[in-house]
Amino acid sequence: MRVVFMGTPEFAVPSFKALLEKGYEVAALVTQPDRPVGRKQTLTPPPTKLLALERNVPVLQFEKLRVRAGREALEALKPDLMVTAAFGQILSQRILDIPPMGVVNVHASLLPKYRGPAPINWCLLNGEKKAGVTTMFTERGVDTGPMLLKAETDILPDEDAAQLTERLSHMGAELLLQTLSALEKGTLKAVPQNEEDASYYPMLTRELGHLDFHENCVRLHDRVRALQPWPGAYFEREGGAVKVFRTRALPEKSGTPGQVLPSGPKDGLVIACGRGALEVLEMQVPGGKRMRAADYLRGKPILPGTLLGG
RNA sequence: CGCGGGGUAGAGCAGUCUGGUAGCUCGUCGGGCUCAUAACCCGGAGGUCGGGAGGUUCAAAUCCCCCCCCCGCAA
Repeated sequence: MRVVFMGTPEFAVPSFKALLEKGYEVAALVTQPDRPVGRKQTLTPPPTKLLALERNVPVLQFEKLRVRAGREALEALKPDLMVTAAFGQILSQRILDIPPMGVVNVHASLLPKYRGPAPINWCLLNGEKKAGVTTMFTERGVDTGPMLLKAETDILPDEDAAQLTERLSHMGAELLLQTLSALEKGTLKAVPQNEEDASYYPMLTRELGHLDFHENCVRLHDRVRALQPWPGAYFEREGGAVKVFRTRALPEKSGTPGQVLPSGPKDGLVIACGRGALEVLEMQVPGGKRMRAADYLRGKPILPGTLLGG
């Protein structure tokens, strides 16, 4: 079976690799153009492209695949099937019609919930207990196509989005192989999504990272976990935003929201919340680098009673 | 040339403006106290102050010049 794989970030790599190692004929990788990254604005190829180059898989990069050149390039490959995984572009109907067997997508949520470009983050942000991956046929709407297979997992108590993404990416790869195998045998039937239960969540924005200490400490802990590694959580302090990387919820503590509570020499920065308190374990102040909060406090103590955030 | 912050003991910081050979908290090592301890007391080790056998000076972590590295914002 001749497959074209479309995917961009780290999440797509295990699926891509799985196809290659299972012996599928991968005619090409389609991915986003190299992007300028970081302070130096170095032009950086996406992770899937690196793997493609390593395995001598032809790479196609289009700013907009739907333009004529992109469509014709795809048609020329004559794929039986196309597979997408966090590709980052919406496919037009003309492109969806190219492969006779259709377009299979690997989506990092338990559809029909958490449609959209950042399902894992939103899932954590909402304090869900379970996450998962779903394979489906892609159609015109965003993540609305009929579902094929699903895999579910418990979210670990302190797991952040980066870790969960990594886990789900491997589950996704496994599920993709099962899906393709079942499709080839003809034993799989696509099930339409129930629109009643559907939910859609948009792209992440920087503002989502703002920590409002009037919230419940558990919700704040969820927020910190949900936004790793990007855009990250933060609170305001004179001089700028303090980034927060790792926290612990302390439901038994209490105080005026935003107020710094006394803590031991090995503890992090403990901040009272609307309910409970949040212990910041790893943080980064403007101009500084990421470090354990306890280390930071050793050099620059923040007195109990200080009000943070706002 | 996008804007800005920073590089001082193992860790985190102060000292730089107002030059005079280095300090704080923690850790570490040794000793003491204690039923005990992340507590407390005493003592010790540990730093070419990012680099340039650069400039100024009687004297540079501190002032001037060049380079390297890290970080935040913006993209």
